[in-house]
Amino acid sequence: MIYNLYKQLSSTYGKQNWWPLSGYMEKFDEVSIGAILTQNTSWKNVEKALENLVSAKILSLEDVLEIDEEFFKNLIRPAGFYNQKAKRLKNFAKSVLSVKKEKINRQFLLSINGIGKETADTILLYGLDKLTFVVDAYTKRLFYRLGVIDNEKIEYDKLKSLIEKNIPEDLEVYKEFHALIVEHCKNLCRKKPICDKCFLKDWCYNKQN
DNA sequence: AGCCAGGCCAAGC
DNA sequence: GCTTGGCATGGC
Repeated sequence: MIYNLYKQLSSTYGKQNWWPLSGYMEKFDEVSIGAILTQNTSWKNVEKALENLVSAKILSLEDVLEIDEEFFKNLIRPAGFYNQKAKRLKNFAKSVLSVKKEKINRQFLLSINGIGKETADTILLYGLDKLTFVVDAYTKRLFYRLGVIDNEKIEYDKLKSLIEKNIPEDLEVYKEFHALIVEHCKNLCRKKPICDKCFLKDWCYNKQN
């Protein structure tokens, strides 16, 4: 059922290709910075911040560590929560650059202030090609409305392992499925859903129908 | 012109 | 343990 959902989303929306982006930065650095900047923030705003960083030649976590904090805040301002995010990014850069790359696992990332489960999994999956599924608010909402789960506030790791159990161990599937869920929820399964245009409405339990 | 975005943390019950 | 408030800009 869950894998079938992936296939339907995939054939409807096509390939998403989230990361890497245009390649100004190394993948790990680019994903980490993007993942932190997009916390509770639309990707459109993150893009503006990323453009500012590229223009200012901030192209790596090393650069993030070096740059003057006030100047940095100004560059990432469009992404919102810029005071907090500037601190988180600098602290993240410091933590990551102080250890060997092999030490960067989920537990390590979660120990860094400002890195929660979704951000950690995003960095692992898209930045390090680790087979770990990314759950977000959209995933919970969609799966709840579809009737796959009976509680929208399901614990992060429970939904994560439920999905992982039901899809093939394939990096591309992991990467695309999460991106497709986001795409679908931005288009149709919004807070106020547009059910009449949705190709899933026949088997969706959404109470709002 | 509100409402909302690809969360997370600290503080308060 | 679970809830709540704070963080901030820009698009629709």
